[in-house]
Amino acid sequence: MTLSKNTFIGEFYYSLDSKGRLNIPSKFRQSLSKDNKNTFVIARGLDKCIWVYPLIEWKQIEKNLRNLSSLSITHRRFIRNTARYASPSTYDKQGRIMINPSLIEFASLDKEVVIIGMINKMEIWNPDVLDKMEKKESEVNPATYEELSNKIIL
Amino acid sequence: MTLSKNTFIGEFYYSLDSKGRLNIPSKFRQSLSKDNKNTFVIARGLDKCIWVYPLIEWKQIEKNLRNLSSLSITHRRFIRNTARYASPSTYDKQGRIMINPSLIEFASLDKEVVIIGMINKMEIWNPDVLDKMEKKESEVNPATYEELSNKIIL
DNA sequence: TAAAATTGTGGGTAGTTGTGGGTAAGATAC
DNA sequence: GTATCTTACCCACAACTACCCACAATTTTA
Repeated sequence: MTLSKNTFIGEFYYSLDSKGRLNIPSKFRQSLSKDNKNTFVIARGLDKCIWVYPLIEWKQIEKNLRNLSSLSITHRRFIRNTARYASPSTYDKQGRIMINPSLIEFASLDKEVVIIGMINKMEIWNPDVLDKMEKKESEVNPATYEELSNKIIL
Repeated sequence: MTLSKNTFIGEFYYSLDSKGRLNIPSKFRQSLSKDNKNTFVIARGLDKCIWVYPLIEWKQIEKNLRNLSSLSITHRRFIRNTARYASPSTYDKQGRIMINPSLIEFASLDKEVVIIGMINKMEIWNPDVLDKMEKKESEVNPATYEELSNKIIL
């Protein structure tokens, strides 16, 4: 059963092969709408992981970036940091995308990899890095969750 | 896979040859719409880098410059600085453009060069200069980034 | 339970891409 | 008009990438 289009949930353990290819979970591919043309945009996450957007989700980001004027140095830097490490990737007949070496290094990816559905995108992690991250997470200030509770109903 | 027309993302390390020629990444060329006639406009960036616009993107800038009144000294200076160092360049059968010596000097370009997709244009940097620039980046006012993150959902 | 289809993973191959250098056509200066 | 410099085109080649096929493991269907 597939939920809403272009929406990802769940966790999957997959492996990165020697050519830097990574399988996208079949469930995620099935959730894609046609206008994505079997393409994702891969980018640096704000954490030590890789973000993978469906093409049309990314286009929305692009549209917003286009409206920033390059006269502002802050805007220029923001565009540069966002666009620089992003690249489109169409999955092959086997359902795999290519992860380029610079992103593999950024996320410290090894052979074993965990893919996490993040609603509008997915995240690719080295499981060890994620574990460490989660241990730190217990230190999260409860006040931040309190603040969130005003924005979202669980 | 190519994204929207005349839109550039990603980072590429290329080399400037002894004749001052520089390859434009194949992905970028494929993204160009026909009406660009294989032509870019090369100009000084606001940072220590070179900006490369697709012809039709540049025409839009020209149109905007036309609407600035020369009564204002700031406008006159801005127009002068923008137009002065700009020149068109059509890429050859191998996909390379010529970078003129004055721009090479301006951006302190050496053999190794990094090309960055900046959505509506691309930037050409000396990697060392860019690194130094990035280290200064930590000085950016975080409040401005916060403000941006409210406008753009990543 | 058995057969069929789907899914994850590995590797070979043909075409594309980045880069260097030679050469002829055109522009410029003398 | 001739000599010099510049620029665009051509060819060559190594490296890389996209596509194809193969196969084992798992899931679905009959």
